[in-house]
Amino acid sequence: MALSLYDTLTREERPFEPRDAGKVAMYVCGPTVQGDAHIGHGRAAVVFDVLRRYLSWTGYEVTAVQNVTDIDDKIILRARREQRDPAVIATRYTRAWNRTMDALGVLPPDVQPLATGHLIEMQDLIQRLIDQDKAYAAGGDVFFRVRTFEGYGKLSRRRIDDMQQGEDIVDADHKEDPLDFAMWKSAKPGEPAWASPWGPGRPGWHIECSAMAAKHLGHGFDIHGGGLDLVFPHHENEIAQHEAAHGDTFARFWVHNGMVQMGTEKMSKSVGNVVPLEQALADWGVGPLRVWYLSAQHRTPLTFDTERLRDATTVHQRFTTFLRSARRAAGEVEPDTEVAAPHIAAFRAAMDADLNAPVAVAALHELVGAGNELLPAAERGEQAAQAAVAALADALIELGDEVLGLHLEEALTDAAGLEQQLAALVESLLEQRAAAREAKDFATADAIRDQLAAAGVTVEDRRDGVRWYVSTASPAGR
RNA sequence: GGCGGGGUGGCCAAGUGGUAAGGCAGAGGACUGCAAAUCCUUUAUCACGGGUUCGAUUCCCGUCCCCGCCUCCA
Repeated sequence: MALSLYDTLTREERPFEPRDAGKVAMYVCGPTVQGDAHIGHGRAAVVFDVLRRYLSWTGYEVTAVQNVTDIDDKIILRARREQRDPAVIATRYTRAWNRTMDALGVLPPDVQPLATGHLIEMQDLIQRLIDQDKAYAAGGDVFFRVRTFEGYGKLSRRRIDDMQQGEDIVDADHKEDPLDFAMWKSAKPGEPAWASPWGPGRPGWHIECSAMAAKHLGHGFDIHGGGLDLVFPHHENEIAQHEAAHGDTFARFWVHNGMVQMGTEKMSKSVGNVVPLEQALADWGVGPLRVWYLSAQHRTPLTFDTERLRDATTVHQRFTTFLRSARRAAGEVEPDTEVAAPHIAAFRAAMDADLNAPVAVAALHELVGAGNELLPAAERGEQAAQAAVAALADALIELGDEVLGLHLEEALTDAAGLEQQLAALVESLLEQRAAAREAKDFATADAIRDQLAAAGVTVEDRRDGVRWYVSTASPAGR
């Protein structure tokens, strides 16, 4: 069994084979650093993080590159509004992005190239296209001559003649053809500018990815990722620039994630329904949030709403609850890895099928269900059950945390930290409760339990005594 | 208008030419003083109409509806 991926370019799923045996080179379009990340960015980040983690887990050596667009019209606009230098804006939001991605549990890219750090590479690429008459300088701008690239439209499946609708193109003054797009933009007074053979200016958006991906990953790298909304024109233009200039394949697989929706609407600034990623992380916690992100296959739309995040929280808790119980019951017994093997196989089969995360999570549910069944026997000290439960818990951590990044271990560690801090207080309350129960004063006993529950402390009365723990769910998720 | 995705049980969501995973919620049961956690049981003619086929939810055609992209966007 091996991974198959749906490739937007060919519109089909096919076995993934890397350019270089054992290695995967992947490039994912990063942010334009002009504002805070929102939950849509988070979905793309998690989708490609999981792809990357899965590739690593199955044995590939992955090189992940994600660019930062640190010069662009919107950055300039924002800088002007704030009366700061664009570089200040770009640096601020680059740091914020990295911090948020870290909080989301996204592995940092191996290379995080900045557009402003690759002016030479971009200019070389532009010059190459000019030399071949596939681009032209006009009025200090440089445009790509779209009609010279016969493959134009192959990614988005658009016929070039259907595109002529869009007449409302802003700086079309110097264009030969309205479809042509800018690779270099001449600087207006007061704008940041870099020297170039065509006059001072700054790079267009698409050119950076063509130049930086090729520089850091080489030609014909394995996977290019990004949101479905980038297919046209961004990715289409990236392909055109590279392939027209070099005559070879730019990227081998194009993977795109679907959009996050709010209800039936797209999340967008104009509608005013953008949820900042930091907010979602604060409300729900990274684990439940990632469970939600993985609740739909990566190419389909995903709706953000309270009910679904609650569901995701419940799922996350089911996993952490099992882990907590399993470890307690298993003790130090050596895990029986054979018991976990079929669940791991099911998980792999799901992931191999174009990263079918919902089915992979279903495999985790099956694993947990099997484990829960064995729990009573394990708690009785039956060795076989203990060994099985131990193996299932290990597998859940390996698949859930290492591959899906669900932060199960971290959630338990965080809870354990709180448990330690609260222990004296909780124990004292539980003594009072025990006394009340002894006296059949259940009203008092239940009131204490309710108070603890309100503080996130769950109390369970077991045959072998009272057990308590701090919930791994956020207040919003309870 | 062009391109693309989708309509599966109360909700979410997989999937297959031979009558449909998993989760959430609900109901019932076991356990409990009551709970919690867990386990067991339980809920679907897969948008509609044709066609192909021994047989279609799955393939083809048409219809209706929803969504995205076509301008910056993960």
